[in-house]
Amino acid sequence: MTTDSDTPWLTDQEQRAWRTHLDVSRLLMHQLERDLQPFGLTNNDYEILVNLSEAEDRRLRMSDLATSTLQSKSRLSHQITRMENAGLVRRESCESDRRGLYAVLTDEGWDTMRRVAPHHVASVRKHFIDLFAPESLDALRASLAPVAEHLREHRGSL
Amino acid sequence: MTTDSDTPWLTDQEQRAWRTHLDVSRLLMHQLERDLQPFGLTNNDYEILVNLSEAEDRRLRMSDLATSTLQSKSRLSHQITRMENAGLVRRESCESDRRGLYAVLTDEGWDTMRRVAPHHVASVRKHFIDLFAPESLDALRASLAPVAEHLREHRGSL
DNA sequence: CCGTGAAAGTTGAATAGTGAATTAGTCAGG
DNA sequence: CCTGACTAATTCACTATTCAACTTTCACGG
Repeated sequence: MTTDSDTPWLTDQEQRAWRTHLDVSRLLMHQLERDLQPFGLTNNDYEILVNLSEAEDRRLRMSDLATSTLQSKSRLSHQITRMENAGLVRRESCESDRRGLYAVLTDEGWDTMRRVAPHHVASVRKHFIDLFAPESLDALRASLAPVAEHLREHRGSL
Repeated sequence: MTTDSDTPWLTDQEQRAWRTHLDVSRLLMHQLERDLQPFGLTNNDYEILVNLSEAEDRRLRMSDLATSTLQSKSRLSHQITRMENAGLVRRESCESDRRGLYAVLTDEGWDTMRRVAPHHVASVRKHFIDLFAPESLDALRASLAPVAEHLREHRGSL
């Protein structure tokens, strides 16, 4: 960061909170990935499917999809190519702006989504949601939301 | 998961908590990575350095390092090779078990660690720790700890 | 001792992710 | 219209990660 040496080290309490957050996010991603594997999807695949299936007309501009999934344009482009080869999405050109492209959910993509979603939800419940008391879940969201906000403002290129 | 269709969908409250957690972990990793870039280190590099510098004799067995950094053996092996080429660590063979290897922090690795750590801590503070009220940080740890525990038990190969 | 199974670690090929450069299209000002 | 700055998206060259196959060593039951 900009300041050099006058930053206080993390207290024990802070250390532990930080390590715990770190461990949870990594282990959780791994676990979700594993639970998705039997369906031939990765976490990233799944997130694209969610975003598209919730979108108007099951389609989104590449840029918007990149923004909402927090990926670089380049990465998304590769990702969509893979999913296109797998038959889950297709690219469609955009009338109003000829530079633009839509990523569109195919019927197969939609079916896959409907088939897999319940299992994924179960997985999220089992390994995350259901491990909290209801109030503590809300406290979690409340304390994390400003962090997300801060990071979104701060974020540069991706 | 094993059960099929009797899993309740996520409530709105749950959805939001889940998305927020997801966003924070991704944005945060990106941000930390960016803050580390000027020093020529990645997040993974840094974590290896932390683990080794805290260890007895600044050395750890490959397996132990893999476990404590939650990586696969293969990935760690590649990672250490890169860091070895960068002069940050070296491999040393193990007397007591000739299959085994130690990853050892070099002097350069140690210096790098001492130089970079304050900046990294500042970064963690700025983008995470300091955004919580002290009690809410502790609440966070408390509610996340069982999740980490659960995931650690559940985890298979990696 | 010997053999068999498991553990420590590495390797290599295939897949995924990154960042800079590139292509193509838009749009405002003159 | 035309030019220069900007945006959408892809491509290229490189680095990182995964997964399975492999080597070496250990441990232990017969």
